[in-house]
Amino acid sequence: MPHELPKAYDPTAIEDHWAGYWVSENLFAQPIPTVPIQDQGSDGQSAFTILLPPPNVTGRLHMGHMLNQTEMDILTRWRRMTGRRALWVPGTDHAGIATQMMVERQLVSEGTSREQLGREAFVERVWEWRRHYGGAILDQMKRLGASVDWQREYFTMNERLSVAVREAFVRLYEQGLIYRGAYIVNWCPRCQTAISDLEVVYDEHKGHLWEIRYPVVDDGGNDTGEFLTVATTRPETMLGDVAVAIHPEDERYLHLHGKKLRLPLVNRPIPIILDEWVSREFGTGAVKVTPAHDPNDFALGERHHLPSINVMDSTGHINAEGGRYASLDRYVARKEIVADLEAQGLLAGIKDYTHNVGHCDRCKTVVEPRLSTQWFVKIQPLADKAIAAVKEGHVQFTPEMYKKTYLNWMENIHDWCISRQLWWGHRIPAWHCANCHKITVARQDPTACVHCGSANIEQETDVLDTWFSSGLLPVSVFGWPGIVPNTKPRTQRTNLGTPCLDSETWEGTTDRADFDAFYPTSLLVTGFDILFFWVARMIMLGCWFAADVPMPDGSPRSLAESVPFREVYIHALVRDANREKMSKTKGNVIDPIEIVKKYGTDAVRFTLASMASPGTDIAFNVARTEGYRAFANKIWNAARFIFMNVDKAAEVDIKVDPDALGSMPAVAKDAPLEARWIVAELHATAAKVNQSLENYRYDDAANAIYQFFWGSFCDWYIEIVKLRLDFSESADKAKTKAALTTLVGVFEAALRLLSPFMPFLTEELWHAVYDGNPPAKSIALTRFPQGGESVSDHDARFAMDMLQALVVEVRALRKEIGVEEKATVPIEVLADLQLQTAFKENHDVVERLARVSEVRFVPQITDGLPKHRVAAFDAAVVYERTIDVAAERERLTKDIAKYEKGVAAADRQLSNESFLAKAPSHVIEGLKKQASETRTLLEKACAALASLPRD
RNA sequence: GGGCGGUUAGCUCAGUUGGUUAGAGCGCCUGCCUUACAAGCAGGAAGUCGGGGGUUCGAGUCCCUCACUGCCCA
Repeated sequence: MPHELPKAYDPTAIEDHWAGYWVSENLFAQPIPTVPIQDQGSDGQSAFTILLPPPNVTGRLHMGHMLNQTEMDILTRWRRMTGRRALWVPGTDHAGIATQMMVERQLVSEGTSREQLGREAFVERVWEWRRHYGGAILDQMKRLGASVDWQREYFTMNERLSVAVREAFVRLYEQGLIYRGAYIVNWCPRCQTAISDLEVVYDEHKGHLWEIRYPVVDDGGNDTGEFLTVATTRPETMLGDVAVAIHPEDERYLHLHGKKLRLPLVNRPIPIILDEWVSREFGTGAVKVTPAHDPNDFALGERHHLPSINVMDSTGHINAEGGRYASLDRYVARKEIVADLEAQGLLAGIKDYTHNVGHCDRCKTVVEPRLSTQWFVKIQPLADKAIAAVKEGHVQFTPEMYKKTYLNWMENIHDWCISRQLWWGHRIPAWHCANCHKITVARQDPTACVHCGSANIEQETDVLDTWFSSGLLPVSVFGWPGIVPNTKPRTQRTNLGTPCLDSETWEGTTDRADFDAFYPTSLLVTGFDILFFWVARMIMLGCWFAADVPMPDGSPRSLAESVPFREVYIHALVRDANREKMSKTKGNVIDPIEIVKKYGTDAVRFTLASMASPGTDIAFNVARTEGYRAFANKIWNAARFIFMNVDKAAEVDIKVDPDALGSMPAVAKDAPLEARWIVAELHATAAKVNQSLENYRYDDAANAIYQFFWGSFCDWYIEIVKLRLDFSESADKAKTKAALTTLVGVFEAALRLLSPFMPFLTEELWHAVYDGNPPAKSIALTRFPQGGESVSDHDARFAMDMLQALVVEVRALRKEIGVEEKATVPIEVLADLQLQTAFKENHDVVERLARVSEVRFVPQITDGLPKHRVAAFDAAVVYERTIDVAAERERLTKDIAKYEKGVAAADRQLSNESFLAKAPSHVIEGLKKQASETRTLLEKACAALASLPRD
């Protein structure tokens, strides 16, 4: 028997197999197009391109990744199945700081260090680390079945992408948009490098506000006996003070204008300067100015032409400028300075003060604002384009709210510090000349200074910020900058099936078919925490560099065609079941791989999808995952039922024509009600799913499928179709075959509908449906069901509604009066002729589903029989057991109250003339209909109450 | 300090441009091993939509205000 399935669904038994199959068969590879995209004509052939926001190469998959990837995979699989040329490009970035840290830690454990190894050997060592461990997170992705093109896997340090980084740097430099200068940057004393504003995380910290008295001195430099008191959270920086600033209109200090102070401990004379930036309310209204150690002070220093005195070295220790405090750690120095000030009577007070302290995102060390020479991108021209791109609607945000956040950030952007004092990364292509001290920036390594011709040049030791290279990915993965017209033979991809993890050989140029077909990409899916990293930087760099790539027809590229992606979908945070943020310290981190092992990938995916409503955080509750594993099991068992019947049918030579599968099932007009109904439901569900996915409503889409599969297909359709699957000698074989065909056809289509959400389960069952002869290599390569409604569907759905209502009422009645589960009973039905016909035609359905022995249509329900009334009909169970009069009275009384309220509310509205005048007619008609139905129910309930025996 | 969200059933969340008597999953209660499925089947209970005010024929939905709560930026 080909169709034997285990009784219970076991995801572990099938998932590894399919995950491996999808990779080894290269199912989702998208070769370089051989025909220019615009020549492919049909709308359905346009590309759907999506780039994986690169996880850190050092990373392990967490719940946020899984949500992110589930969403991307659902959309990609869905778009692929609707006929789009779908391409999802995976990869990792080289994560400069994180990776270097990882390897340095290794070296420390081996008793050596980066410095001992030397730069070249160290970098080789990092590559080695990456070869061993760098693929972990992508391997996890493979296990989860992400439908990416593994042949296009990128790594930001690979040769081809490195060329792009170099080109981008050189171009910006040539355009005057990269400069080198001494500015305050965020310095991590542990990582020994500058980090960008975005890599600093602020934590609330209980500290102190020290108030220090600076002696006022006269022109001769002698103390006048007066003091100006300043307040600071970082007293150790006073060693580098060059002034004290006050507000020019601060009446307390008017008499000090033009005076000088003696800097305590250092005894340097410093001026009192006037600046409106000073807040009179904060502290004492006098602020010490340390340009080399505070960004605000730096700006102040520039305005007032003050010198900058750097008092700390790169490790956070006081340097020679600090006099007797030299070589002390910054916090040790702080203690000693405070103690010395106190000893000299210059400490005016210490106040508790809670403030935000910046920490290095990577290592959590307190960041030291520090003056140092760095490379910067003059960002405004790039930001202007990035702002225009969004304002003009070329990039759309979902949820729309993030557009505001984006613009707000972009409009207040600071120049971007792109240099990092690391060894692992793209070394800046600039050479310093020992002769003329000028800088040579070049695409090819130079042998001499371009300014003076000296050969005595040395390459800059700094590397570029990782985001500089990952921000370029949308253009660089599709061949920029080496794009040439389609004249020479197309480069062939070799090594099919083997991801090029290591150094990928780049031939220098690529044809432009890739760029033309896939740029701009369609969508970026990412978390809100990456908005400024990814979204902002890619838009800036994409708009800037793509603009220079002409359109396929040679015309200039507009801003609309320069953007790196047309849409951005921002998802929320995955929290734990109690809505708490997951964190290692709290110990509430859920490892997706663990959960997947326990419940199956499909169930976890479905959990995430069913909760992924735009803008809402996901409280991940395994109870829910358990529920969706049950859903998977439900489908599994539905399949078992179907296959069992297919096999039974085969024995009497009834076979489903394979041509009937693979599209939307059709039914004859005279087909049984349940067949017409389930096909109509399938159409409606397909329409709903397509529309929901169009709007990123994963939750609506998932819920619609769940409801269809379980609530309609399993609960009703399968139960009814059991009546039609008659394989006996006397059966009408044509009817049985038609029923079987609809059953299998609807199931097969529903599998396709579910496939983007539960790729593993559906792949397994879909192959089983075709019993070893599938029409494609994978369900993922079939067509997605498209829905629609017709008028006849409406009739079937109405009749089925009524039939279901009758069954439900009878079941409820039976419970109320305590009919044993197994007993069958006759029922009486009072209904109009139309309904009678529908019920008569389907009496077997009522009999089976409600355990009814006979349906009697009566002009009046026999007195004394327990009955239920709905607006359209009355139904009674012919049964002797007496009813619980008290309970019945309570129920009816409650109902009557509800109906009376409803009728009263409706009457009030319907007698309101302005309502009748202003409300749209369908609302009025609807209300009238509803009012009359409620009135009927009210009358019926009152009559029933009156007819109850008195006790 | 500035800005942006959230508050709907015991829990987690939907509720499209205002329109008929507010929904789902899980949980809960009751009864069933009815041969696809006990990871199941059937029936049931449960919400003055955070408080107050306003606009409107009509407000969970729009406006104001208060309370609580979360996030981002400085």
